[in-house]
Amino acid sequence: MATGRTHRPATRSRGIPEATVARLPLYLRALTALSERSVPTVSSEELAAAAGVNSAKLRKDFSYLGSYGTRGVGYDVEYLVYQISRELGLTQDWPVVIVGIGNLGAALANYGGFASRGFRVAALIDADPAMAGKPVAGIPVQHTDELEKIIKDNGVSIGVIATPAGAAQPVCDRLVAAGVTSILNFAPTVLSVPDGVDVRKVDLSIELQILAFHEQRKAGEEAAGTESAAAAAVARNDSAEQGPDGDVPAVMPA
Amino acid sequence: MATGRTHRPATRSRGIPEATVARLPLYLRALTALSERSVPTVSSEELAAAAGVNSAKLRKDFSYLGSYGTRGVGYDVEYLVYQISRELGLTQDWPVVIVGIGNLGAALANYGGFASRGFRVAALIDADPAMAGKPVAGIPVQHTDELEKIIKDNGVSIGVIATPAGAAQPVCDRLVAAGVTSILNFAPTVLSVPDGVDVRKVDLSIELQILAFHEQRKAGEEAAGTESAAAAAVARNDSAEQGPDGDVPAVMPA
DNA sequence: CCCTGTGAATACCTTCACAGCG
DNA sequence: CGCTGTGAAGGTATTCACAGGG
Repeated sequence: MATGRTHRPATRSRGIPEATVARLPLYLRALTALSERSVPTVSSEELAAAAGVNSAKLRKDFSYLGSYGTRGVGYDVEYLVYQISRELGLTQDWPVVIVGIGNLGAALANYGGFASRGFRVAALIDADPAMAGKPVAGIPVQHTDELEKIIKDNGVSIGVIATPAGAAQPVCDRLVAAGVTSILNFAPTVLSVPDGVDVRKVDLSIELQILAFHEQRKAGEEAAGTESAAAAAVARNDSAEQGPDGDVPAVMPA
Repeated sequence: MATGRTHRPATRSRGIPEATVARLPLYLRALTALSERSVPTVSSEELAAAAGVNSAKLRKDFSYLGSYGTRGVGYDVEYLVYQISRELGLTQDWPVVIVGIGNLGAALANYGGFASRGFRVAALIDADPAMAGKPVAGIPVQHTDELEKIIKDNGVSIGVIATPAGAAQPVCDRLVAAGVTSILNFAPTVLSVPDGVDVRKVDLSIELQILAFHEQRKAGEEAAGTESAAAAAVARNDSAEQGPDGDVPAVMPA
């Protein structure tokens, strides 16, 4: 995915490729697991296996951050955790609001991975007055009327939209007007936002459709008898590359 | 996202680029909306805007499917809906099982986008005996013990994992052993699977972390005063490219 | 004359392979 | 001697720009 800052005119050396940024969270998760097991150092080979990528890619990714490894040894786990966290901006606290507290919104509110990594659910917002005051994941749901006030009072810059498709754009507009500049959209719609606002999209049915495409292809191959090369290809497979999101939802500058 | 069939040695002409495949569902959604409004034809420019991509990309994507447009006019909406559906394998019925019926699993079960596009929730499975028999989205939850039987009886080839991280790999192994060859994984873990099995991954916290990265960068730019070029870049932005998932979770052959 | 389809140019990502540090 | 860091090579994806059909 091209994505993001395509339009940026040769910014300073600080330019970390988007594809690399998308993998940093994966590395971070693997490193955190190692850290919890008190593993002091790790080689690119080992860490790559844990993260589901190949080691050359991992080393190149890290090379954009700086030279944090030791030749002949590997990487210091704790140090790398810190460096990646800092690069991702996780050493600071990001208040987040979730709009739309249905099953999905509730799942997000309960999701532990949030709090553990710099994110704090500042508020839950829903349009249904019957929800108001009800606690979800220990946080009382507030009515949409309060949206602007909540954003401003908490200095929220990241919003999560988990509403039905129809409500997404209006909610998005209000979030942006109130000062939100990054949006994670779970509603199956294309949002339009002004320049300077990032949107990332997570779409369940799209993922399934992509799987169906590959599934269909597999079936076709079988039927087509032994198309020699194809069959062999499926058999031989070395580095079990687990696409994290290599091409996951793209960020878009505007 | 590299992804998928990287290892495949020059398969037949049928090779549609992975990035294109990832966008087909987007086009399909936009087209379906047009179809519901009884719009008969659409130009690449209009459709591209609706899908949040640029028109050159869209035309190139369609060119891999064949020549379905009419010069000087555009594309026939109904015809294109059919062609894309067929290409994605959505003209057939895909039974799907969802394992792990917490908030997220319930959200998935209730998600309308499933049924509407060739997918049928064949069963909901959870390890909690207390859940057994309870209907979610009108479908009774079954216990994990039944997993193998369910897969086989229903000819399921696509499984969705919405369990906690710890349970994901064992569940995955059982799904695969029972015959599932495509997995959509919502648990924050790297799954290992044998060759020939595709895994796609959706990870909420990763998306948020990527947003945080860009958010941090924005803040930094402001602080750095007017770094001329950067500021200008944010201002000038033409085609509001909404990355669908250009690089969304990558498929991995195994 | 408008809009598709596509070669050619460009940008981006991944992988290879190895120099060189610890 | 092992493992990082990185030039260079190879692939893939995006964008440009225009030929040519309806």
